[in-house]
Amino acid sequence: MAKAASKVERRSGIALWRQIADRIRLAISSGEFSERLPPEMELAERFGVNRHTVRGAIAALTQEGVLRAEQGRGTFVKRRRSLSYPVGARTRFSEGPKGQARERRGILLDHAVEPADPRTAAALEIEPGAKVVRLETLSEADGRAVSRATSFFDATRFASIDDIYAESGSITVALKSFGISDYFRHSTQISARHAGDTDLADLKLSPGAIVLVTVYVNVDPDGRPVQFAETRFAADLVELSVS
Amino acid sequence: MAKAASKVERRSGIALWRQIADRIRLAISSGEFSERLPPEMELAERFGVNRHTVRGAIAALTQEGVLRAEQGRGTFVKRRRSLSYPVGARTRFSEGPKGQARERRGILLDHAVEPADPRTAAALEIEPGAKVVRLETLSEADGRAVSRATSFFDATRFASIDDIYAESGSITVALKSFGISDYFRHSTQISARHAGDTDLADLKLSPGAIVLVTVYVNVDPDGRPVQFAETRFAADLVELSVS
DNA sequence: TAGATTTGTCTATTGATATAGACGACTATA
DNA sequence: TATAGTCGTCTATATCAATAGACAAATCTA
Repeated sequence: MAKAASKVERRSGIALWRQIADRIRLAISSGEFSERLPPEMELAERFGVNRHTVRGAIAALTQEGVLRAEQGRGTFVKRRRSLSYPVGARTRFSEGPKGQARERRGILLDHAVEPADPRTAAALEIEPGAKVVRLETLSEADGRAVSRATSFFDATRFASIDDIYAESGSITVALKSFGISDYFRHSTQISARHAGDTDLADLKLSPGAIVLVTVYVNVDPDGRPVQFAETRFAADLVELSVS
Repeated sequence: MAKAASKVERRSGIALWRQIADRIRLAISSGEFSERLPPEMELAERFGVNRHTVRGAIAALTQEGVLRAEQGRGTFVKRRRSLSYPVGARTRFSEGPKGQARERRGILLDHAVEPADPRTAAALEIEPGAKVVRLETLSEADGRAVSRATSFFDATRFASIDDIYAESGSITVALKSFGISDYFRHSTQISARHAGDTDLADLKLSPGAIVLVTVYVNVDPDGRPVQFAETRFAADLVELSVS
């Protein structure tokens, strides 16, 4: 396969150190750099830049927790793995990555009752302007923030769902307390973009990081929409799996 | 929803003009800017930067063919679209975006017969090292490159699939000529990352651009794997839809 | 231990980014 | 045909990004 080398693009609006940081991150996840990175001088030659520029990239990745540099010894890879989340009719993101038996936690960051905008109303099949409950939630796996979600529920059906979520940290449990013993993923839209301000902060990402965005509707067994939501995953930690 | 505003990230390694260009592109495809952009001064205020910085972003998007500025009148949206590709059991990326009735073309960039690496062998259920045909393909919709794929086929079953693909520009047609009249998407892995060198060039993206990556296996009606592939979509043009 | 290798820090210089203000050119409209 | 609104261009300045070279500090190995 193509080595993580060749040239970097100059005056493209993306600083060279950032381009190189991205390449190194990619090379790590593709297994090209497994344990130890090549010396700074060698990387500088490979990318065709000054050693100090490479150092900038390494500093960023160190800050990010991907690398650890040791004077006199070298620069080492600190962590590498990615979580796989299933997407399908039976999907519950709240149940966490499949089979990977990790500790997961759902945290309620914020909640509000507000009028539904047209898009939300259409998704939930209610009147535009009707009251909805909005939940802003964060999911952690093994203490690492992996996803950030914004969910909407019909306020007349799910009045105090915020309280129950705050307690249980689970949408599945919260819905159950409203008599929804089972539900299905109706549709999922997947896209990707650079993380915004709040996601950057909440997911503890570095500027320029990517989020995988899923927009979806969950329906009860009668086909009635119960939840309309957008979940943003840190793309360097997570992949989605459709089966 | 959140307006395409708030603040931009300073000294993040991504130039402000590029961040703003990305935001404007996104705002266009989400329909926030439909026909005409707000005046440069207003955008500058919204993003909290100087007017000249906004002009840099507009210049880049003009170069890209997204905007057209007219002195004295304003700045206008030239093209607006986000293609939606379905992902599911009946998915054929080669058939292009759903219902959007566009002209699409599949182009064979490269092909080779080579021994299967362990991952490919496992996916196709053949012996590691057995010969596979690798196709490097590019898909265009309305003359715009939207995706770049690397596919593997068992070389003993699909000997000269490259020729047929080169002619037809369609995997579906190519498989049909080998007696595979129907096939199904067995599994799809979805992730996102910054585009690599070759994708950057093939998809005509600017450095730092994001690709949506799908890794999948297609099986024939008997459940035998026929194709193992990775398709990279330009994330600023495409979203995936699971239903 | 001596020498080689590798990361850490410093200074200096150049080019790209971003800000600031001013004014010209073109368009629409009152 | 004024006038307001908007894009185009110019000059000047400050800050960030990248290059260049030198040497210190820590580590490994012969």
